[in-house]
Amino acid sequence: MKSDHIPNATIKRLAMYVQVLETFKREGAQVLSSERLARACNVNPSQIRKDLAYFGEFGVRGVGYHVQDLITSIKHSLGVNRMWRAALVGVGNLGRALLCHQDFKHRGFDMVAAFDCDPFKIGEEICGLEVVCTRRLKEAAKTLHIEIGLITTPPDRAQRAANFLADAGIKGIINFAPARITAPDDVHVEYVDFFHHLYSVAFSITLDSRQDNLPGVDKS
Amino acid sequence: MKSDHIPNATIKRLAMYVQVLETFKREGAQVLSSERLARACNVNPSQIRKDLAYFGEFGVRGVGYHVQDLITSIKHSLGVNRMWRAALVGVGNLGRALLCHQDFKHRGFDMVAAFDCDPFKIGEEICGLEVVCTRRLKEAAKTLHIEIGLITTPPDRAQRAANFLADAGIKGIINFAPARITAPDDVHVEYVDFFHHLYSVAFSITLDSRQDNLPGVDKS
DNA sequence: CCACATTTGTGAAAAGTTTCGCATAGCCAA
DNA sequence: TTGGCTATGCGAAACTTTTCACAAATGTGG
Repeated sequence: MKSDHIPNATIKRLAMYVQVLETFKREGAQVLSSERLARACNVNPSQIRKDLAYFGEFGVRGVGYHVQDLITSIKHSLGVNRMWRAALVGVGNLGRALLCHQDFKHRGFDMVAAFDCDPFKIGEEICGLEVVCTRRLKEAAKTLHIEIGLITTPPDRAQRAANFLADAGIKGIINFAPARITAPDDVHVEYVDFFHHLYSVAFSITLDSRQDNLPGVDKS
Repeated sequence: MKSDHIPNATIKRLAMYVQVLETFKREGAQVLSSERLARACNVNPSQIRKDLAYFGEFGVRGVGYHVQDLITSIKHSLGVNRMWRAALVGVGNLGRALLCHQDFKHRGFDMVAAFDCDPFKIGEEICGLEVVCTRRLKEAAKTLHIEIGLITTPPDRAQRAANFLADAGIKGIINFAPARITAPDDVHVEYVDFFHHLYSVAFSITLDSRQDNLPGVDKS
């Protein structure tokens, strides 16, 4: 198939497939049908086949998918079959936790710099990384070949951080701050906001309890 | 309108609207059109009006929306116009960072307990909260009225944590561990996984650079 | 008090995504 | 080699979500 436009939802699911496939691999599975993978991911089997079809034909008819090959193929399709060089802006609680998170390296993301403009933090070493003044981001981006920036500043500093990153020519931003940011069109911004998820869960629970109290369907 | 089924995407956007509206409020705005809000959120104005229409009529024709009223209305619709009692399972780097995150309280989520089964961590106090053995989760859930559980364990412990939470009658789970979990149907599970976002960004950048190298549209 | 400018709320159309159904291809055993 | 079984790949149908277009409502200025 190899279509040109790929739904965003497909990308999110492919990331999930990789995660689940790696669990299956750890458990010793060699080959897997779309049906088994679908059950583990809580999606429809055709969904999986369709998602994969955007990138090529990775399965064997009558057999299924070879687990290791499929992981490799998906990672290649997503462009995560190599190390990416990332930097973090905003060394607060969350920033520190992320800098020390060992998983980043294992999952293909090398944290190569940490920026903050607080003079008390500059020079501090966190998990082997020295905190550098944010004003020096642009030069550091060049020498360290930073490709992705993580924003973990307070919300009112997020836009400033984004500006520094965009100005340094960085084309990918993950914003952990609870604030919207704007960036040039060629910069890809993703938002990570737990509160959206907390709101979702709170809403689902609320909805359930509302329905329990009103057995009939209320009209209007 | 007040429909029965509400798209999940709508809920996520409503959470975003609240965030953006609170910024507008801080800047002193009293009244706002769907068009202005839409620009700030990077969505279509009709999208906003449609999203709101699921829950009622909150605007004034020819005028727009009263900022504070709209915040209140959306929060009420989502069920987040009150404090929710949450607990965290897994006191690692991320768990600690979240426990100390002051925003939780401000945004309506009261962190009332922290669980971990590591004997070296039990008894430790983190930001005013004592770490308790996970085995005591069920009793604590009852006495502390825990409504939502946050899982921040290593991936191989996530399912166990989920089981404890579900067994304690908790109906909402936010899973920060990079692992799929299963829970009874009446338990609402949300996944927070930065790597999915990192993958998304890496893919977008990869796609851009692939297209730069192949100026013509490749068929087949 | 009326005409006008404005912006919401909403049915209908368009676009996008998911699911279905089945032809196709690969494996295995006889 | 052939027949049966199985699971993929993919076009078409079903469904969902987004966008459009406009009637209805509101405030304003003359």
